[in-house]
Amino acid sequence: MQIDVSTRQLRAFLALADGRNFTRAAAQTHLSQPAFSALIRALEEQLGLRLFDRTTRSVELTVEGRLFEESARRVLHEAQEAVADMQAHAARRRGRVSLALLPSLAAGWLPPLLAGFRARHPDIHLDVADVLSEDCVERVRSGRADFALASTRADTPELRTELFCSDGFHLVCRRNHPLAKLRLPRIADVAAHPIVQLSRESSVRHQVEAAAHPRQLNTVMELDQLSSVAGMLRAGFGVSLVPELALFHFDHPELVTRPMQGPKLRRQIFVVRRRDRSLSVAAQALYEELMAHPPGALSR
Amino acid sequence: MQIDVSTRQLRAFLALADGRNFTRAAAQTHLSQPAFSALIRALEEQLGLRLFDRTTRSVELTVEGRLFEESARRVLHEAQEAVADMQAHAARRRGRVSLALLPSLAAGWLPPLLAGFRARHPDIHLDVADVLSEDCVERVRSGRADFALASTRADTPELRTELFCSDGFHLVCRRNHPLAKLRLPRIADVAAHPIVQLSRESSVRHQVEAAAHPRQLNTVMELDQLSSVAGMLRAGFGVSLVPELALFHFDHPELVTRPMQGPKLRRQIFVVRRRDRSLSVAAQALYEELMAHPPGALSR
DNA sequence: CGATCTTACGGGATTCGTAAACATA
DNA sequence: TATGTTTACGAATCCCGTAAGATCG
Repeated sequence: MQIDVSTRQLRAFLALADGRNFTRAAAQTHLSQPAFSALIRALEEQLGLRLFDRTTRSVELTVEGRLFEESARRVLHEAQEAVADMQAHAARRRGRVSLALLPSLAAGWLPPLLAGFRARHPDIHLDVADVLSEDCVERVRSGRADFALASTRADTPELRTELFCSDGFHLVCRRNHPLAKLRLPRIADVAAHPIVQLSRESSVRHQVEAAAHPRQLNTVMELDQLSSVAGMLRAGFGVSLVPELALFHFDHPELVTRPMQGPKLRRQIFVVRRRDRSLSVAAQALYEELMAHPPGALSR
Repeated sequence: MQIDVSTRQLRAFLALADGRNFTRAAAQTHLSQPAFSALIRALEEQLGLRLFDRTTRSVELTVEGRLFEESARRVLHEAQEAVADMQAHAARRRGRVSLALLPSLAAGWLPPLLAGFRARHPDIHLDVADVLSEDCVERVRSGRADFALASTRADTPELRTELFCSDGFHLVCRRNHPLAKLRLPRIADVAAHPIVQLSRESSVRHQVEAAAHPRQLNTVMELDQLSSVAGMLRAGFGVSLVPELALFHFDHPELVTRPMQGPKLRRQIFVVRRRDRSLSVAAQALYEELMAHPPGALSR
């Protein structure tokens, strides 16, 4: 025989166990005294035994009542903890977000936004993976990330992609480089010059190669980190093509940047998330925050 | 803001979390499907967040739902344990009884009764103190015993006494003792003979002395245990006066017993229990059992 | 006799089930 | 279109509060 117990009953029981007075316990429970009495009686009937020895003058726990008191306190406490925890999640006072995004976003645009989010939600745990686009998508697919900002689409039965923003590629070179004279260089202008590139896994590399196609670029070096590329350029290793959001790596007096001409030299950044699952409250909060503040000064 | 949760809600939630299907979970919960749906919705509203991502085709726990699932299982389990434990106590399948009673009762009359009780209620823990009357009463007063069978009254604001049974004193002596010839000896007959007595703490001793008053008895030895008294009598140390319920100690071919004459030579045995507290279910069960089977062959 | 718990009872909120509407694969 | 969830609504149930009754110190 399975029996229903509610936290209200437990609270009422414990109020009476503590105060040992129906009238006061009823007031504390926001009930009329007869209603409170009925509630205790119902609980006793459910359990099949008396919890209180009562006369008009005294109310005392029975032996069994004392046993039940221990359990009741524990159960009520845990139930209230569970509810409070859920409410904390609902109020964005607790939770966890796992975000995967491109290193170029993670270094430049994200930090101030994330600082604001953290200030508003100090107890939401943040888990940021600054990895390449493929890895971003894979993390969402596997559930390790709630959503991702990546530069590759991923529309599968489980994943959903939407455009977040786009940024144009810029030429970067030393101030005294011949190409520095051009206001809006085109890919054809660049093709002949020695070029420092990112590794073949990089989506930036893919897009640069695709934009140059069928021309072959004169790649003199491949690196993994844009900050390393900047160092090479300063040392005179050639030029590079870099998306606008990553230009801060090249903010140096010896270097200049020039926006590239041509529609292919524009990178799109997507939000990738699971199609079937909703975001957690915390993830949804960050998601909305990020979507409301795309890289502002930049064109869509 | 304090929120009410019931085990019914938790059961419903877990049924849906397990089955991931409203219709089946509703049936399992003995509810119509719309009623079940409303129940889940109410729970979600109380917590302030969605617990399930649902379409008509799939029902899945949200991130928060999975968190809640853990707590819900724990809370429900503990609540059910607590209720089941109370029901077990109510059904006399669990519990504890602490009984204090005179050694003479504990050795002779009690064991078979207690064996029957134990057979019927194997999981009720029995705690028997076979101690002298004063100690019996003290144990009830202090709460170490639920009730006692003692030979002294104890009517105080906290204790209540009622008659349980009575037994007459018998003379015990060697078969060849002069007193063995009397059918119904009186205290006057005994007074002159050497007598082996129990210690001054014993209520039997008190009563014997009181019955003899103002005569002085010719006490040759004081012992604590009746079985030792029996040994002394067999060895010819004299006679003794023993309540009927303790006569089994003297069941020996060399010894004879004779019922004493006179109203003072009758011992009363009382049930002593607390006035304010009810007995636990287990104690009440034993109490009723004992009260229904007073030492049968003996007069009241 | 006064304080306190219990019983009695009418009114109101809650919750149920049936039926229809709605949504998704 | 078929399966399965939500909405709509009348009805039964449960629970509350007021008032009267009972009980103990």
